[in-house]
Amino acid sequence: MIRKKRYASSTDVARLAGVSQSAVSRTYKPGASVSNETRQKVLAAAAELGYRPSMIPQIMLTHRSNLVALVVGGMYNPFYAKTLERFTSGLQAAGHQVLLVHVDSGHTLDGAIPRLVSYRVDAIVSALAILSPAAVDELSRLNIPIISFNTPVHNDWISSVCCDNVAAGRMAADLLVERQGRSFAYVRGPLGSPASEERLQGFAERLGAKGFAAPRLSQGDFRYEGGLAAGLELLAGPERPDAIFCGNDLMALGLIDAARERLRLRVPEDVMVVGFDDIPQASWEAYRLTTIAQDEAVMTDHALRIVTRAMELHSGAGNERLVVPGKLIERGSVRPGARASDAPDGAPRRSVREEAREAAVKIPT
Amino acid sequence: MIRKKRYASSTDVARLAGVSQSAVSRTYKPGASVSNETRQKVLAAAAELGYRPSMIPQIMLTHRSNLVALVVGGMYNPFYAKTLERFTSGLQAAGHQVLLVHVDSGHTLDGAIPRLVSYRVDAIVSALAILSPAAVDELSRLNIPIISFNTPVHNDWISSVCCDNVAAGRMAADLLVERQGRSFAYVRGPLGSPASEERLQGFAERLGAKGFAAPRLSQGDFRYEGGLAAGLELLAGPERPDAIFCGNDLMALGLIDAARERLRLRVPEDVMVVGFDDIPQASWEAYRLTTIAQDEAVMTDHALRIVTRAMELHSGAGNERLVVPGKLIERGSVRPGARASDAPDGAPRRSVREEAREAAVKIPT
DNA sequence: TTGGTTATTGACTAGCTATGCAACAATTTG
DNA sequence: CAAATTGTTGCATAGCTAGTCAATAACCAA
Repeated sequence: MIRKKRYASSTDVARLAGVSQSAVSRTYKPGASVSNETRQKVLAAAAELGYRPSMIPQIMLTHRSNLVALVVGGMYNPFYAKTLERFTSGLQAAGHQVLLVHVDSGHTLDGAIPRLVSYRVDAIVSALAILSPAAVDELSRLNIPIISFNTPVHNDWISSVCCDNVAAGRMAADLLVERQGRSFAYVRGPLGSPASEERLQGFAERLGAKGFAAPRLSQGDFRYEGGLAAGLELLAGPERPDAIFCGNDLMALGLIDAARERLRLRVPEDVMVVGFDDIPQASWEAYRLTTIAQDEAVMTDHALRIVTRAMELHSGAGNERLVVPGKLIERGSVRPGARASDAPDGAPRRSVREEAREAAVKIPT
Repeated sequence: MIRKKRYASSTDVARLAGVSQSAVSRTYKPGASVSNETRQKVLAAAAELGYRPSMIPQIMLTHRSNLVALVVGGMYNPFYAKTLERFTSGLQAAGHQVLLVHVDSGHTLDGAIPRLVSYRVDAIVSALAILSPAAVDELSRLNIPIISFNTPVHNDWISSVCCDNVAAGRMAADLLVERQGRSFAYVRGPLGSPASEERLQGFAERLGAKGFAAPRLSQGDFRYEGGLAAGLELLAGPERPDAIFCGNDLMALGLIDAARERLRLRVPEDVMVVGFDDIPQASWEAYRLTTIAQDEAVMTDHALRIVTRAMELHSGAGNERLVVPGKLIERGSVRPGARASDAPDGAPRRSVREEAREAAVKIPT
């Protein structure tokens, strides 16, 4: 059972330095009372043995591991890669460590829970679309603060940070209508993605309010390949839509390629396309995709603040909800409007702007 | 100092169930001797308190944390995102946990070392380009197995897994010469990237051997934007090269956009472009980039095997080195060769194939 | 009934660090 | 010079789990 040890312990250092273990511990505790002489002896011995104080016994004593679990799914989406990077940097800067948990896309994190619990993580940040009711139930009984990213779940221990998907859907509708779109379509994300359905809801709702027929729907998967397939399906027939909103950028780029490279259609002249996320590829010259950016700086910052606060309080700091508005990024995949400098028929134009100006809504319950 | 506890302990469960702590422990140890009656009492109490056994005291006893640190830099590159995902899945499947450490690109992991050590990680996998001599020195004194990904560093505790960059450079040269390239250029990665320099070395060497002038060089940064800038620099002048090898795909895609979208050049008719990595975007219809794929399945698998073995031996399992050949993926950014079915002037063609067939070289020292 | 075997259980301990406490030394103050 | 203050040090301990060991209970065969 007891293996050869790999790391030196404070006792080892103490023995070598000829001092007590307490002296070693105090050497590494800023502001503790140690004479310069002993400190030097300790540091010399520590250097020889390659000693660094261990967090492990400290975790036992303090009931704080400084470990935050980051649960991620499909990293194929550059948006998630970026978010992951931001979170990791932020958590590290705040003195936490990141325990990365990968869950195969489509699965819930149920299977990962024992792992997290056995390492006594202080908080969980989930960027996972799917959080099963069973998992929610089990997790909240553990008294661990949980931040759900882009999935609106709440209870005493779960908070969420989401982009305002419904408003974003409306923005897309307003823009496409203003730019003379006449027949509309929406490319969905994978089945059961609440984000995708919310975006559709805002989109369809606003189109209806403006007197247009419901958008044609195509099933996608949040991937490039799905967007390509959806594009071929929607655009090959005779009654092709001229304004398409895609559940995310990856699908939008696939759809643009279907239109241009496969069907020889022009974007935006023949079809206008709007995406969602504003991944780096959206601004690449070959695409110049008009899209709605999630303000992930604000979103991750706020999520970080919730984590930090929850750890300080170490009590039910949940039930907070932040909804961050998306920001329309106009590039070339939608026909340009009347010149912005002079305001000709300002009305529809202004409505798009208004949507964008909608303030962050914070609802502490 | 002693905070309110968040997680229930086995003692808590024992008290509630009216049994000893040992009984609780045994309930969770497969094959241990517990009567069904006590097991039920324990499980009931555990469910009520939300108890799961903790790894923390076990780490102290066994000197094994099952924690593997994964050190990553720029996640902007989809190749790294993919690699990260693969590693995480693999490590989880093997029963390890992943401690994610992000190091700002350009920095070494020196600053992160104390963090890793204080959590008593069992091994370190570094996907970082830069491993400073100081860091190498410090780490190897700690007796932790280290796997360096795509950076050839070795000693008793450090192993490496790399793509055969030099051979890949030669492959690119062979291909571009065979397809009638006449004036060549190479777009470098950021300063101090050994991978980029190795690729250049093979490229320039082979060009020289075939009697061509040294390739023009342009400084890039492994990013799309750098490739775009390099493209403008190389292709705007009158003496523009007609065959360009880029240090990675991201830059190659930027360069293609510079050529097509900004300078109205045709690819591959006016310029041929070869990339490196085979990221998903390389196969997107708008680009169809010819590139050299790193066999990251083989590479990550092997790295995982080193980790596993090192942990079993828990002794100096370093100094292993795997060099994996790259694989040429022909798409549309290079002029097609003579039809593959009939072999006309076989010689140069065959040389490309030979290079690709080069077997994996494994050098245990 | 008795001796022996098996199954189950609880007490105890290792493992490592931070900290309260007491002891001690050194220094300053009255 | 005595007393008080300050600075330094070591001892003992909490915190939690897996395993060792001894004790107990249950059972069977003779």
